[in-house]
Amino acid sequence: MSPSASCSEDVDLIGLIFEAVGQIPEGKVSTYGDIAKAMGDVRAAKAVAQVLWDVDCQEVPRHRVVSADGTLGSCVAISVSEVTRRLMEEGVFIHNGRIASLEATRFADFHIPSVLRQLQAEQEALRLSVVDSDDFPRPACVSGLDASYTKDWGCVALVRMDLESLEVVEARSAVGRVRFPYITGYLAYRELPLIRKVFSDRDGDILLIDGHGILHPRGFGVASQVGVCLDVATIGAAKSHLVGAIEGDGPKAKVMVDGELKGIRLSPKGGKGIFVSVGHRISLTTACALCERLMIGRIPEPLRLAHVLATRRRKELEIEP
DNA sequence: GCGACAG
DNA sequence: ATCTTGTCGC
Repeated sequence: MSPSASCSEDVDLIGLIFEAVGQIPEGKVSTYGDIAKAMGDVRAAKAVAQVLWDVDCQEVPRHRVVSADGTLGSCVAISVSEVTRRLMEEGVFIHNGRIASLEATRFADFHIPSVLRQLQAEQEALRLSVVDSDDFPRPACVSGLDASYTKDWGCVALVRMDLESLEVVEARSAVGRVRFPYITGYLAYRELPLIRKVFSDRDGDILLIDGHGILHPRGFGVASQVGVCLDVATIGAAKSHLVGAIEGDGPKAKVMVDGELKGIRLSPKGGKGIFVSVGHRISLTTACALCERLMIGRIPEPLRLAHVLATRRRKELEIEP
């Protein structure tokens, strides 16, 4: 039995984004990328924009954040004309819906922690704990996990299926606020809090995760992070390609990273297939065998059912929050 | 035109 | 992931 490691599970990136926006002085503007860089990864720029304009927020001057080409943002709560009016009022000039001279009015001296850089380092360290060999008694059940979201709310569903009969033996879900937006490479920090809420420890259980395992830029995708942090066997099963070179186009194409086999693209009936990789405490061979056994359609059945359940529960919640 | 690309 | 109608195909 491997010891369970701990990782940062309650990072409030949404709060940090609002905190950064609050630091932009009147008469100045910043770009989504400026805030993303201050948080430690410019690749979070799109997430910054999404949070600012999609999440109901407090009294932050979000009209002072624009895209890299000077284009203004807006949402149902604040129209483009209202954003324009506020900026003009603060002495920022707008021409044709853009900031007239972005460089002259730009602010980027944020004083916030470089959280994403820290999380990257955490992933690099935790990846060393991944066990890529079978480490469980003969599995009886596999539980599929999937999430569904609206704004800063989410629902994660778990569907447990008997490997022998392929019957659903359990289905649960958990809902809650989500304070970490979707950013490629950091999916676990978004999903882990709700996954922990829905998960219950059971012997012989294997978790099937909707996302990559070690087939990830830092070798530590959501499936591996869930496995290491909950100390449970996990399989990564992603619907699309993230990293690695796909060799050939057969039903079991190898996916190589730095000349090493890190995943398999499983496509029994052709098509896009799914990308299977080791999450934790399992071998790639066993992970593939289990996925093949559970694939009725393109998506392994526990994952498909978890997706249906999570979406249904989330929509119920939307009507009555 | 070039880079990025999980959910 | 989510927003969404009808439509093409097995």
